[in-house]
Amino acid sequence: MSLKCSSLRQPPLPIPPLSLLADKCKSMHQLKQIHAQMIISSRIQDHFAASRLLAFCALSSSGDLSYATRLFNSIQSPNHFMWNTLIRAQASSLNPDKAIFLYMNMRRTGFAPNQHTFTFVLKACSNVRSLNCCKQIHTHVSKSGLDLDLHVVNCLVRCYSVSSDLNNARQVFDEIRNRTLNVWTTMISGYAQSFRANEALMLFDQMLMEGFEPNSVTLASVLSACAQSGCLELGEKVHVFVKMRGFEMGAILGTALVHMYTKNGALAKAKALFDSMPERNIATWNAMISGLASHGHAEEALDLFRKLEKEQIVPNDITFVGVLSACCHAGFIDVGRQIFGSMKRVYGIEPKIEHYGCMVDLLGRCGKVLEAEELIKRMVWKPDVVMWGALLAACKNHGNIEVAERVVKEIIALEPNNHGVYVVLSNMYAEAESMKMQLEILLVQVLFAGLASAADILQNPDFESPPTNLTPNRSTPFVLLNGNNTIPGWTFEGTVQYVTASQTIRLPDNGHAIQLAQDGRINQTFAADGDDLIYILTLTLAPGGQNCSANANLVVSAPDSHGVYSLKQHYGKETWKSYGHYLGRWGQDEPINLVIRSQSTESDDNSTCWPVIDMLLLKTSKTLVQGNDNLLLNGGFEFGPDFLSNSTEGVLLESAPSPIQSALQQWSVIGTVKYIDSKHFYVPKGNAAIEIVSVSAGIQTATTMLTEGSAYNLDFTLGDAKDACEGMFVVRVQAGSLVQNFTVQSLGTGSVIKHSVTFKAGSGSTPISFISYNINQTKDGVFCGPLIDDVVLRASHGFKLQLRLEILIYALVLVAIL
DNA sequence: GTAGGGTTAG
Repeated sequence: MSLKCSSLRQPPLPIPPLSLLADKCKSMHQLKQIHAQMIISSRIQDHFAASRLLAFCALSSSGDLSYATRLFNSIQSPNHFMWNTLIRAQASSLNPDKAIFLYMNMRRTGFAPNQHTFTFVLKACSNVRSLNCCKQIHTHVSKSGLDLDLHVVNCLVRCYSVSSDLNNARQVFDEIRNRTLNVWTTMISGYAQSFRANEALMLFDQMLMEGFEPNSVTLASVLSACAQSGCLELGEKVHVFVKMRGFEMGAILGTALVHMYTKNGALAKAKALFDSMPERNIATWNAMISGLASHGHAEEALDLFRKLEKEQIVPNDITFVGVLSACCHAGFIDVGRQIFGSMKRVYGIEPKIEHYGCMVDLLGRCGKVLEAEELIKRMVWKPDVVMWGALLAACKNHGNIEVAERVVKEIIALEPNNHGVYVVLSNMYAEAESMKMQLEILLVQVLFAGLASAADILQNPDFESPPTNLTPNRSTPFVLLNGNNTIPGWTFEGTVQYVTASQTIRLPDNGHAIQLAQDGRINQTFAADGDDLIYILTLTLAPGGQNCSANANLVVSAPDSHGVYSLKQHYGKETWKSYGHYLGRWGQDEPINLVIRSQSTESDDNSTCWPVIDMLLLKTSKTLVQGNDNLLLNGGFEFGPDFLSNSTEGVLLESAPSPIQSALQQWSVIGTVKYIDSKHFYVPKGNAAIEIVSVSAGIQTATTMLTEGSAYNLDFTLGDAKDACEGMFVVRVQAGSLVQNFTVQSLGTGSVIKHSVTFKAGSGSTPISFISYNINQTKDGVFCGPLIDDVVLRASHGFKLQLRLEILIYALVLVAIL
């Protein structure tokens, strides 16, 4: 082996500067020879020389930390520099906690930590994400009087941020008098990494206002915040600034830009940038692959993954989350199985719970319910509710009750108060026409297990369990009930008939129903179950005959609500309709009496079409709380009445003056709108959306959360629900004092456009509304209109921030011209 | 003689 430190071979010529040779060494082999010479020549006693040795072993990429530790231990009284070097090295090692022990040893030995010690030990605290450690070191810093050192306080801000204590981080940051760009960057990235994009961008705005110019490190975090909060325009301005300033498009900055573009749906721009980047790392590939996958471009995502394999770039676990979710979106079951299998075998990556989650979802969607269940059982991790939920949804869609029962037990074991799963299961039983018996079995099992009871679910909600002492007969669709009959689950009064679907009486699922004629009334009492839940009812109305001139009303009442419904025609293809009704909000065990009765609107009862009622669904929801990403509650319309599982009709929502007592939680309803599900309509986001189906109708909400004078963005999606609705619609959007009309060109094929308006909040409450002024009819004569979904309200960082960046860009242009 | 800030998924 060649030895560059060849002068070692010529002792005892004048002793060369061994300490300098240590700095020039390339390997541990060379270093050990110098170490030996130092011992022989007693130079090891020289602290400076020993420090150089230590620095190489501890910090060099070709060093050896355990050798460094042994070397350190052999030194009789190490100085500050030596302690710091070893703490620094351990802080960035795989065991950063060792740095903290060293720091404690150092103090015990009587050494007062200096400013360097604090930066290194705080780095260790950051790497172990220990808030406790951070707080303790903070007190040491304060006592030592080093709390004015910018490096030290920067480390403190970073340490608090990564330990999820943004309040303390901000407090330390606020107390810094002469902030540097690095400190600003630390705080901005702290917010961005904690998914607090709004605060990150507000701070960035303040930074620009105070005259700091960002560098590429700052901008990487700003772009991350732009990606999270949908600020495409601001992100684009950052890109222009990066180009103007001539910042190098390194892997990190480039990845942040690619991610910002994909998150905002600008896939073409993301791909163009990705292709032009001189330098990429695995994160860049991940951002592009996941971006394509999440926007439904599964083929392109997989193509890119194959390109990555071809270029022999090593994927990581995040890459596989993206690739498997692409397979999941597109239903590529074989490719998914093959890639999942290759993770361990080819790349040595142990699949994590996220990867199993993708696979369970993929298998479930493709109907491989048993295989999905097997996969969950094979996992070393404890499956979470989300994963079981995905499997339950698959069971529901593919009608596998056997697996569904096992899944429900698992979910209830994890979340004893999760009642939604019983609803899913009972609906499945109903579909399998074996509900009563199975439900009894389930109830017994649940009671046996001492778990929550399923009593809050309505009994016999679709009247498929026939009244006692009565045999339904299709040739006699109406049978008058008398004192000898009881309807399972219900009590009745007045003129009530049991109805069987026939050629003249159409009913959901072609089953049975109840007609409430003169003074007819049914009621059922159930016990509210769960702490403070909101109850929303879906009820189905059918016409009571063909030869009648006047419709009667149906009155629904519960302790907190009262609603009057009459059958509306031309709002769907079927003669029967489902309506959403807000029932109330109750605490645990409250007895709720649900009463449904008929109400004549005409004096001539003989010509009245008494309403027929069928299929009642009860949905519960917790009180909505505001998330980080939307100042509006229920902006995605996910909290509304339940849908009939086989119905292509949607659920009609009638005027609801109060956003609280509304079946569409948090939204007042004006006129008639249709609540539509993703199973039967095109829904751009989530499982539900709104279609406005009457004239001058729509939805309205209001928020008191806004700061007067501040700018806000309202993003929303308008389009058509793929229900053969053709025409041009005008939707008037109001946000505070801003009113703007949007034209929706509908081909009825499921196309939508995302829109965004910016407005300044006034004092008091800010109204937000969507009103359609015209509707149309499909070829089948069904009223139809524009679709609305995904309404998001956020603080706007567009205006001021973009302006400030623009000023910086103009300044650069000027400098270039001059 | 020693130091600080960054990107990707969920």
